[in-house]
This record gives sequence, structure tokens and C-alpha cells, in this order.
Amino acid sequence: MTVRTRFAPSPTGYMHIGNLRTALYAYLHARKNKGTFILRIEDTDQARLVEDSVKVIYESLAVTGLEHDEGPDKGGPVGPYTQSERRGLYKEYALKLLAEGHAYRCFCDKTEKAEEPDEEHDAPILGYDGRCGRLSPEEIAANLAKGLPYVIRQRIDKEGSTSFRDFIYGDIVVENKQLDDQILLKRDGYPTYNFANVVDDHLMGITHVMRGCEYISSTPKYILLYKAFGWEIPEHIHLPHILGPSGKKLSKREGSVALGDFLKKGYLPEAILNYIALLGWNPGTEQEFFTKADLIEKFDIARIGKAPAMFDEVKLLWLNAQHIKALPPGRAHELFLGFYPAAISGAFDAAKLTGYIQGKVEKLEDIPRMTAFLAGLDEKYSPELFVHAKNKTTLESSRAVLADLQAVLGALPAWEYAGILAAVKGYAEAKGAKLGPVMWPLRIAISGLAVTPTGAAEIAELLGKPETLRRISVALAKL
RNA sequence: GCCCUCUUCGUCUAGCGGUUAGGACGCUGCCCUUUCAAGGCAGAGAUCACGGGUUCGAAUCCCGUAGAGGGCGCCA
Repeated sequence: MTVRTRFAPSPTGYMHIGNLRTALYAYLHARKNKGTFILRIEDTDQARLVEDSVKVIYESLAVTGLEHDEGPDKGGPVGPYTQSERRGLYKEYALKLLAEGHAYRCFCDKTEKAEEPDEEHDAPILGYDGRCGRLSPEEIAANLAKGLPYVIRQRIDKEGSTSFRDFIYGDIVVENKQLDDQILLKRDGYPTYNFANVVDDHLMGITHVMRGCEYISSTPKYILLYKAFGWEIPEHIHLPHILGPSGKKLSKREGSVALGDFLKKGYLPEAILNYIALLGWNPGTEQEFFTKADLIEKFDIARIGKAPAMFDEVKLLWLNAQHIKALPPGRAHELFLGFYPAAISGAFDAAKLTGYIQGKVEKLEDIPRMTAFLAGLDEKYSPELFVHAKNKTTLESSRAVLADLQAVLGALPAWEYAGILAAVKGYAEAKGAKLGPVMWPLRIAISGLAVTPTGAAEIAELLGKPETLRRISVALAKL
């Protein structure tokens, strides 16, 4: 049987990183097995529709390269792929359930109370008591005649228990009395997630249902639905949660949760994918750096874990640096260019600069801060920077070195890295000094910083001869 | 409240009856070096949540307990 997986997000306006991981796993499993990856938009909550948010979903999948084979924008054999366009279908199937006694009309009006759930107090919320399920045909007819609005609820026999085997968590058994007569079709005629999901997954031929483990508790109800329809039950793969730093579900209050946030900070899509893939899955080897192609090759749902994982941006940062380092130079430069201050991309050999710092950039967002000193020297730096114990430099030694260097470099006919380095080395040798005591003052003088993304000779080359000499003069004036 | 699930270094994890409990991030130190970083090496860091079993032997199997997370919406 060909594998068919689906990613079924709701248009909320942003791509939650946890949802992205679900999409990634579904995508990887499909690709790994030469199957089909489907995108389905779950927009059944009319009150929550957010303008343009479907676009965000398309863009997110595009930028991360999780391209789908079937979906609203691409079509396919089991469309439409947007739930709001499938309303007729849900009604048809709900009616079928109704006719067979697996569902009933409920005329109770609980819309008011259900508006705002009380999140602070975990007051016991009792499920629906099933009263409308006991209405006589005459009562139902009377209500219908009165034009009373109604919902359709699943009728669940409270005797016995329902079980299913989750691919990750194993056998899950729940007593039926724990199961609520959940609403299948809302008053407005739209299906609930609970119903639409089952109907669509079946109609779309989904073989592996992958979703967050918050659905484990309600899956028995879905199983009952499959059974009522007489449908084959697909493989269920519930994924452990991704937690925020506090150990709670990753939420906006604790920092970035949206793919867009990370992209804006200069995390590479491949690094993000790589990192979240490892949150809850491991290859069984010690490999941690993965390209998307690697992931497709190595991914295996059998190695998904059960325990929730905390999102650690520090490790993501490290992985991001690894991915930046691995970028082909041309591609790196393309990306870096967008982050260089205008003065740099104009006046400097920016491609050369990229080459010098590619190995040190952890995230693109840091580039302006790392390179600002090239565009303009902050002349107010402290002379104390010249004093460095390990290199045995002092204010006096620095002054002497810089004065000499000004002459040595000033006499240089050509201006490029190798020549500059050779000149400085030659000077140090002539003085019988090690390179450190000479390089340190030079680097401080031309950068004004204790920490720079690249060495003194590289910086001097980028700055050009006049500016290098000028900055040395500025330093000399301080000393 | 009821139900479901989870629990190995701070974090991500390996482990699936016998290991000095391995790796990665982070941290510390050393080396290299043209500073920092990168790279290389080394180190600290886990009585495997706790308590009982089973077994010659348990992080691994069983039963409890605790803690944490999730569900109980005309949200998904």
C-alpha cells in the first residue's frame, strides 16, 4: 500500500514550530516511502478565520521545502482540499450516521457557555449528558417543526471500552463512559475537527495519521466513528510535544514560536528543519547535522520518542552556525548581502568579507553588529584595549609598534592580504618579536574592538590602505 | 474532579537483562593561533524520578508512589 500522509493545519496566521515539525515528519515519512504528502486546510472555524493566513501556510512550506503533492493550490484526485469547500460531504456522512443511529440531533443550546473556557481554574467540566439522545421521534419532529437549531452529536454506547494501537505509544484503552457524545456537525453546518478529520482522512486515503499527542485522548472517539462507518482504521502516530523553557507547551509568552520569527532572526530553513527533526526523533547514530535529503534518507517513524522535548534555542543556534558554514560561498554571500550595512556593501569587497566571516556567523541577524566597525570606526574606544597580558602588550609597546607599522604598511606598494601579512611578519621578525605582540595592537587600532570576526590582516585589506593608516593615526593620538 | 501519557547529565538524546551508562549543545581547562571565534584534545556534569518486586544479574521486565504534560469546547 502506498503511503499517504497529510499536513492539516488551521489557518491561524502563523506557522507554529510544533506544527512545522508535524508537517516535517509527515513529509519525511511520505518521501522516505515514495508516498504522497498532502496539504489540507482545516478552516471549519468560521469565527477564527484570519485573513491571508492560508498564504502563510503556503509560504512556510515553500521556504522550508516541504513541498506537497496534493493540496488546494495543486489539486489532486481527492479534492477539494479545503474543508470549508467540503461541507456537503460532511453533511452527507453525518446524515448517514444519523440514519443508522450512530448519531442524533441535539437541540440544547450550549453556545453561550462554551464561548470562553475558563483556563485559570481547572474546574471539572462534565461532558454532555446525552439528553437529546433520548428524545422520542415525536419530540424530535416537534423540535424540527418549530425550526429549532440543532447540532449533530455522535452517539456513544457508554458500556465497555475502546482501544487502538498507537504506533508510538502502543495500546491505548479508554472506558467508553469517559467518552463524550461529541459534536460532529455544528449549528452553522460546519463540521468539528473531530468529525471532519475522520471523514477526510478516510476519503483522502490517508494511511498514516500523524498529529500532536494532545489528540490521543480523543482518538478512541474517532475509532468509534471509523467503526460506525465500517472504515478501515489508519495507522495512528501521535507525536510528543515540544516544550518551552518553562517545561510547558511552547507558547508565544516565552519567546519565538513561529517559523517566521526564526527566519527573521536569520536562522536558515535547513537548520530549523534539522533542529526540530531532532526534537523527538534520532537516527540511532551519532549524526546530528542533516540536510533535508539526509533526513529523507534516514528518517524512520520507528525512532520517534515518547517523551516531550524542550526547545533549546542555544542548540538551534549552534546547528545554524554549522549550516551557515556548510553553505556554498556564493549562496552564503547572497544571504549575507541582505544583512550588510549599506556602507559596507558599497565600499568594501563584500564577497571577500563574506569569505572571511562565514565560519563565524551564527545567525544572519548578527551580521550588522559584527561588521559595523568596518563601515565606521568608533574612535571613542578605550586605550586600555591595547593592553593584553597574554600577548605582553602595553600602552608603550603598542605605541612603538603602531608607529613602526604605520611606516611599514605605508611603504607597501600593493594592498592585499598576503602582502600585508608578510609585511607585518617581516617587521616582527626583524624586531625579534612574536607575531602576537604586533598583531594585537594593529587589530585594536584598526577595529577599536577587543573582539572582531576576523584577523588584523584581513581587516586591513578590507579597509584599504588610506583608512588603515588613518585608523593607526587615530590610535597613535590616543597613546 | 475524571481519564490518558511521560520520566537517563542543565538541555536534546543513545540504551531495548550483563556497558567504566555513550554522543551532542552549553560550561571549564589545555593546545593551535594573529585577539575572539573556529578547529583539536581533555574535564566537570546522570546513585537512570522514588519505593517495592522478578532475576545469579535491572536504566532495561512487573507492581505501586510521586512529579510533570495532555484531554474532558458548536477550538483545532
